[in-house]
Amino acid sequence: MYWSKLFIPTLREVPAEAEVASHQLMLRAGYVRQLAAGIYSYLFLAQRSLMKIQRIIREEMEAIGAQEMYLPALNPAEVWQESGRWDVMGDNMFRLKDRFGRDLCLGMTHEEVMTSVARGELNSYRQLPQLWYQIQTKFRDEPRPRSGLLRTRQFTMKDSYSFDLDAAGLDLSYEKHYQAYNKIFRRCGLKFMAVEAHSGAMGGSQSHEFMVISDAGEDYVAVCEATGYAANLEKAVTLPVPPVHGDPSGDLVPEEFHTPGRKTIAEVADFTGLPPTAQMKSLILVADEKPILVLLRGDHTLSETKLEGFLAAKELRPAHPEEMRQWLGADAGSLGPIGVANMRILADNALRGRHNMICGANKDDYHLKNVTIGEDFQAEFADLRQAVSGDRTHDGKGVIEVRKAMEIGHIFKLGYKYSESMGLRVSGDDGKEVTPIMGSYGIGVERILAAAIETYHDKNGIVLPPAIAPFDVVITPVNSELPEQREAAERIYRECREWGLDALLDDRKERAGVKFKDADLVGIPYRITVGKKISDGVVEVFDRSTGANTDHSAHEAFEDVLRRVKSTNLAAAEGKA
RNA sequence: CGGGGCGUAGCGCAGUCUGGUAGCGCACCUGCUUUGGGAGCAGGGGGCCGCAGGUUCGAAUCCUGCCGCCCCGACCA
Repeated sequence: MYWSKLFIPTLREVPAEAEVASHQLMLRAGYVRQLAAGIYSYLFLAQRSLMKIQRIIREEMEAIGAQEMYLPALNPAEVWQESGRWDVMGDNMFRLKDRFGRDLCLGMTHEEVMTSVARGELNSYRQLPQLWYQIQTKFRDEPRPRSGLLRTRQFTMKDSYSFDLDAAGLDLSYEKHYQAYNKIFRRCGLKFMAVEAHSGAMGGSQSHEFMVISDAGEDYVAVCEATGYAANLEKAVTLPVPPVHGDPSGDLVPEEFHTPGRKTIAEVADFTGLPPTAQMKSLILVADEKPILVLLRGDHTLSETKLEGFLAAKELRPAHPEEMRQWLGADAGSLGPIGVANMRILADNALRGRHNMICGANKDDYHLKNVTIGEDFQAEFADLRQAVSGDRTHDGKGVIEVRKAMEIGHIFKLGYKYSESMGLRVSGDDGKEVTPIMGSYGIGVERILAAAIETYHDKNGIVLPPAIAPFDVVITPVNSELPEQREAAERIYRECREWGLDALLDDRKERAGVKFKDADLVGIPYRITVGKKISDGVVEVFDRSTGANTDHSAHEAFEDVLRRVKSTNLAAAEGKA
């Protein structure tokens, strides 16, 4: 294609609305324009890149035997009411009415619609397993869209669904997706990791998220390079750093002391001169309308996900100040477990074996010392705290680091939630009805592009891997006015095209600097520069990622680029990128 | 939804405090010169100053209400 005829509106300055690198660069490079909060138009270059990403996804989905479909984005309320999610989704769902007043919504995900297709047509165990997928627009009324394409209200998702006869079948479908996702993200050139995740309200037994480490991300992962451990922070199980200060020894009796105005862990630590690790932090929560007292080491934070999981609670919230006073007789800041009989008491595993600690006295402005779990009161132990950097892995062999990350894919074993609630059943080999077991697997298509740009950019702009760059190569005559350069560039351009390279000819009547800057900004991996040396039949091949220039004879330049594109793509696919 | 910031040309901004004919840089158009990393000179076009109401002889500027966008938090299959 000829740059002079394309719409690539590059900007010299960064629009004020953009904060993260991928957002700034996609605006500057003319990839996207914003229509409203969390709603973007993908212009020519972005669309071209997204199409390449989708092609990779399709190839890998097909490789595991998944069949592509295309379901409606406009959904009747009924299917969502059947699964119960019409209510669960709340304000996150875009809802509308048709002219007869019937309720409709815009699809946020497609378990319901896929299941409704399946229940009408799948009749026999002989038809299983089935792997169905689509690449389609999703709508979610996010409370706060942010960071450009990282969290939007309308986005493209590859979502697939598996239907299997039994759990062993689901394991296989899940494993196929796990492998396919690894291939997809590798081919896209991303540095990513699969982490254990919690399945949340999707239900189900197992779940992995595919994460790209990036400060622009909204998720946290606990990783250990030495052992290869990786988990979502909400779910990470680690060993705490032991307290530096040993506990007071002996079989001591709890003793009240006055702590006027000292409410926080830090204030009490300061007051007593003992580190936060010497304290037990008391939190009051309400799980499904029942009060719970949770104890953590002073320096630790509760993982609500773990608590919710441990209690199998549907709803969890912090207690209101009035409730704390009513149940324990004191305000937050002076609460503790001793003498508490009207609620369940849970203690985090990090408190196991500790003794003579400090906690609230359930009396305003008083704390207790010499408190020991098991002696002075009883509690159930569980893993309830959030991991922190510096913890050791659960096998004790490595050190955990907590990093920010962005989620680009998520796979779930759904179980029977949708097949059961929506009445999907097939005949088994014994003639009896069987409910198929399902899995659900998503990839955020735009997030792949955003993650790649977050990972690969420099001060000059975007540096995309060739597999997902809008073009493989740009041919740039330094001075388009000179027939010798113009004609040579044209010739090289045609050769590139003939050999299957996705080539762009920068035939604009601009100075060389402008063309170089633009090519760098939009992230084309290779540039063939046709300049003065063309009179000796020599051109240069510029590698965007290394900045290196190499001379080649004009008729061999395309071969060099072709070789580089192929080897880079191959290395990425093999995970050697 | 709570806290903060911002809305003036396509982009970046000044002007608002102290009311008096709307400016600068980049981009865009024309011409000449220039041509290996965002050229120079000359000329030119482009604005419901977010919207509505109010105060005033007069409002980008003061007052009231609303809308939009961004950031932090809450929230997030």
